[in-house]
Amino acid sequence: MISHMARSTSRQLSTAAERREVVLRTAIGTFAARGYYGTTTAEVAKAAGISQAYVYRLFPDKESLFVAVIEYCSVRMREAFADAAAKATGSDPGTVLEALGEAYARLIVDRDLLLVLMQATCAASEPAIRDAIRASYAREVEYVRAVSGASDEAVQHFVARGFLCNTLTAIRADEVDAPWARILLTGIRHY
Amino acid sequence: MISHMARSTSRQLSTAAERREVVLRTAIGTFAARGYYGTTTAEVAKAAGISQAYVYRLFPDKESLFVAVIEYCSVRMREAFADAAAKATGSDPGTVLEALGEAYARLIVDRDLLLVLMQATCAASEPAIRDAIRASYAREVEYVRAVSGASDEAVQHFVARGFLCNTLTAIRADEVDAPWARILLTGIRHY
DNA sequence: GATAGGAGTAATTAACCACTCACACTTTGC
DNA sequence: GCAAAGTGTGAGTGGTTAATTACTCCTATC
Repeated sequence: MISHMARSTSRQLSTAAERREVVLRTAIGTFAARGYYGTTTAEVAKAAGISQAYVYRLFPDKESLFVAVIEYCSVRMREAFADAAAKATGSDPGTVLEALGEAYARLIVDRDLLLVLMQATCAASEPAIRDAIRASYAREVEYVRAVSGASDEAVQHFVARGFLCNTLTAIRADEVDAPWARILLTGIRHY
Repeated sequence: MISHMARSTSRQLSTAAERREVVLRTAIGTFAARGYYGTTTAEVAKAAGISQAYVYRLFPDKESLFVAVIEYCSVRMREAFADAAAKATGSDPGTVLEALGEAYARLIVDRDLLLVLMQATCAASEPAIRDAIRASYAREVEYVRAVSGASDEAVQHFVARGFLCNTLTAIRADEVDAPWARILLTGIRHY
């Protein structure tokens, strides 16, 4: 069993688990731009550096792949929140929420991670995707509430602000030089 | 020239302008569910009660059609805001914003109108669509700011809350019986 | 009442896409 | 060193889709 754990550098082929991880990581970029319906499995395969046929060895179908990408993004987002909460300078709700907001702003650098979750929201007419994105929001809201101890109203406001960030990221509002864009971007850190 | 204005009831065929209007109105429902990439021109045609080929007589291509739908939704939203502002009981920023929020909540009954604008945001990687949705947000923000006279911060907060509503509508959060859903739905009227 | 132009469609096309299959190569266990 | 299991692909397949074409029918005008 120990020999099973051989590092990939000692092998010429990757293990399926490693490949799955690569596919999930690289598929974020392809799904972020054109969403579930607009992204082809060939694009996903190319981004991961494998054949399109092998995508179907790693995931049963496109929908399962997309759901796995949603969960991957959801986990990474909560990791970022956990890091931020651990490093927060105080433990009162305001300070913790501030730290989480900072972490969210840093996630925007990626762009793609947040956009995938927004794309998942837009593809929620598919039951399996709706379940996955609901579960993602459920964990996120519950985590923010528990770690910050903030009021329901403050948590709601935090989430709403996050959705505003997502939208501004999707339309690249930071490239627009106009009053409306400045109003919406006010106080939103973007590195 | 006057005879050109013959009412449609006196004709067996519609004028192209009337058909275009019908297509835009009914296409909202189809684009709302699965977005730009996930909706076929055949579905749009069926919803409008015309052949798929005729969609291409009325609009040069699918992208132009979707852009026209975005603009149609954008106009209808601003009409709803204008109605609400005219009926507001007071003229101070808080009262007007309250009235606009009420109008937005009533738009959610439609569901589809708001969802189309969210779908457009998600399809913003297409330059023409990005331009259209940016223009829509520009007009909306400018209108809300001008009619309410509210501060930049209040306008931003109003828009963020709108995006929260859109997301909750997309995932049908009102059908979820869980704490996280109640937190996000608190204070959000849905008729 | 003929005719020009607009309304409308059935049928088709070329490209594309999700998904499959037969097959080849690599690694592991014994 | 060999068989079983695992990694990986080229070459499809059947169905779908955006866009076109060639055509019919309707309506206004003179």
